[in-house]
Amino acid sequence: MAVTTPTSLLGRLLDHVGNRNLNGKPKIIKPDILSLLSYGRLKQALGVLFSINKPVDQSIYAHFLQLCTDRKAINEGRKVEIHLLKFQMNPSVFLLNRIIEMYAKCGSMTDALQVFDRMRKPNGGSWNAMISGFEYLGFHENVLDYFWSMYGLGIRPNQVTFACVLSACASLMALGPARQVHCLILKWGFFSNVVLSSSIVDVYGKCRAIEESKRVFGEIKNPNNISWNVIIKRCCEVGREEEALVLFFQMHRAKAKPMNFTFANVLSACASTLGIEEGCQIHALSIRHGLDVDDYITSSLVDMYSKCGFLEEARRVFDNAHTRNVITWTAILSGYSKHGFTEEARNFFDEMPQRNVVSWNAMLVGYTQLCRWEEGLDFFSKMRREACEIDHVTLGLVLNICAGLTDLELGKQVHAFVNRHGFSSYLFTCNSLLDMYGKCGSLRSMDRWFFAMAQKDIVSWNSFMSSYARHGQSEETLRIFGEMDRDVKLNEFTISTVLAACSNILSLQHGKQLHGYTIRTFLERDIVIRGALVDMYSKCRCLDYALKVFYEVCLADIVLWNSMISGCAHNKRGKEALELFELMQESGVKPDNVTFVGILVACISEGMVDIGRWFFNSMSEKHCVIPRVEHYALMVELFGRNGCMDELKDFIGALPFEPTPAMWMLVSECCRNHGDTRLGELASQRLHELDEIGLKPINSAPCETDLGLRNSLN
DNA sequence: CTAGGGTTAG
Repeated sequence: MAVTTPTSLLGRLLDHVGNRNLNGKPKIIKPDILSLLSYGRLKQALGVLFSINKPVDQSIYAHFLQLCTDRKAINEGRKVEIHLLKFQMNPSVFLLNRIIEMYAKCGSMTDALQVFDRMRKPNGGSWNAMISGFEYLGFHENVLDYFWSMYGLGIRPNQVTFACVLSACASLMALGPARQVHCLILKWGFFSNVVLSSSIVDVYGKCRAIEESKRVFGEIKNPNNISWNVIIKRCCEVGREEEALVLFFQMHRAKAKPMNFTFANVLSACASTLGIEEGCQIHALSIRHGLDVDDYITSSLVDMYSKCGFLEEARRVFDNAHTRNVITWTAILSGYSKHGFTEEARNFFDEMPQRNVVSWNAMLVGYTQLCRWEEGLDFFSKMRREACEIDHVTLGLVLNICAGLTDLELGKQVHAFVNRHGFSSYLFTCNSLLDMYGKCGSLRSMDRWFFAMAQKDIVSWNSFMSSYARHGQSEETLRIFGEMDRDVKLNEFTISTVLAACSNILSLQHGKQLHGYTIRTFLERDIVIRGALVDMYSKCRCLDYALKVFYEVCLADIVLWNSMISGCAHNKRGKEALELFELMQESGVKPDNVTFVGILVACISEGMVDIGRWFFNSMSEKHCVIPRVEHYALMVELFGRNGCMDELKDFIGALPFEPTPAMWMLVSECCRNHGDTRLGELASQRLHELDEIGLKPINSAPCETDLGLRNSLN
């Protein structure tokens, strides 16, 4: 067995030297190799190894393999294997396992497999080496395959095996196998290992089986920090923020030390549930743990205060922060932006030392939320000019702008951009496109796109359906509703849209069924659903039902008050409408222009001319609400229907705009009923004139289609 | 291995 490599020649030389110096005792070489290895001189040690033409001690091979594994030095590892196999017919299973491990960590499961397959008697360690190798390299399916083969052969897994298998189940989100593995862990008494039991909690949580996850967590006798963190994180992930917070405070009472990312998780939970009280407590706790200086916790704190609308607090944390990075900056900017302080947000944006696409998007939200479409578009152009990347969120926001402007052309350009740049794989963006087509009134394009979409979720269906509802196609809305039921899980958006359609076609029967559904599914608490129910019952002439639904609400918002007031008004119960108006003001809700539509309708239905006039005057004088065309039209109706022809004439004469055709029609009708021929003739004359020019009351200004974005979208 | 931006409704 001649050794011919140069390394080996050197080795032989060294061997010779060693022999001569140490009286022919080659074993003495061993400490030399070991010290080379301990200094990490792998190549030199290999040289020495190959100079020895006989097997060396097992521990030397083990050290070699360990170093090769750490260094991911597959070629050197291979040489060690060659040396071992050259001199040993039956290397120990222990060393073969180390070789498998070495190949796996070096990324070659093919080599590992070859070793494994040639082993005569692989033991549990060999299986573990294969399984952990597969898991390390992300071959999760193989982990499960090997695990079940191992199990089939009656080889008992240990905690290492289980740790790998659970990790594989988590990656694959394989709930079934996770349950089986859970059983085996219980059966073989590994559940007391807190690492494994925490992993089980983690796997169930990852598979979104949060109930099972919580149950297993409850079974852990002494949960450690990891266990607590895992369950809290998983609760947050599936939207069980309240439970996450309860667990966090339990954790605190259990004297377990929260880790920094636990704080980050629960602060996010407070942010999304607007739990400012809990947020403050957690802030205090973070200070007590000396963690409030942590970067992640700082930005979570800023975000929590921002989202809850406590902008001064957010600002204080931000100003006192040890380090401010792009994330803290974006968090504070987003707080101002989302709460309508667009100018302040813009100041932050302009001052930021660095910006990324998230910062830009956060700023863009400021414009879209306040329907400042044009400014939003300008900002988007700026974003394109200043070479910032744009992503699927940006495109979603831009599509919102297109919808807000009902600019179909621009929307189509964005669609083309989405296709060209591969954003059509983002469901989020696809949903925004769908909504844009719907809101721009292009139901055919929307239809086509809906059926072309590769995947659809509840938002797609809701958006699709609500566009039909918005265009008065109530039967179609109900048909779609029947169809989506099979595909996705309905939510509050779905029900409120369908209820609105029921109101339109006065389908009390469907409406009542939906009301029952909302009670069974606890959706009844949703304020928009309440509003839809109030509308539905009011329109279906079941005002007492409407009032019942209304009075069960603890805190009505402006829209709900408006619904109820106009519900009363349209059901000839004007006095109750006015009573509600008083209650509304007592509750601190300020009336808006819609409220006064209801109030004036109420006055018309009760024939209360003086009160109506008083309310109309109070709009701008007392409530800072500028009367719109519809309010003037209602005043015309109020005077006209009650035969106040002189007042009507004065009112028409003092209108700040040309009376609309509808107003003239009304005037004409009232004059016939109340015998005012002169005003009636004027009305007829005006109507005649309007008829000649085609009766077009509103001449829409030509739309600016190309807003300079054609180029910026290329 | 944790933090910042978003779609659908009355």
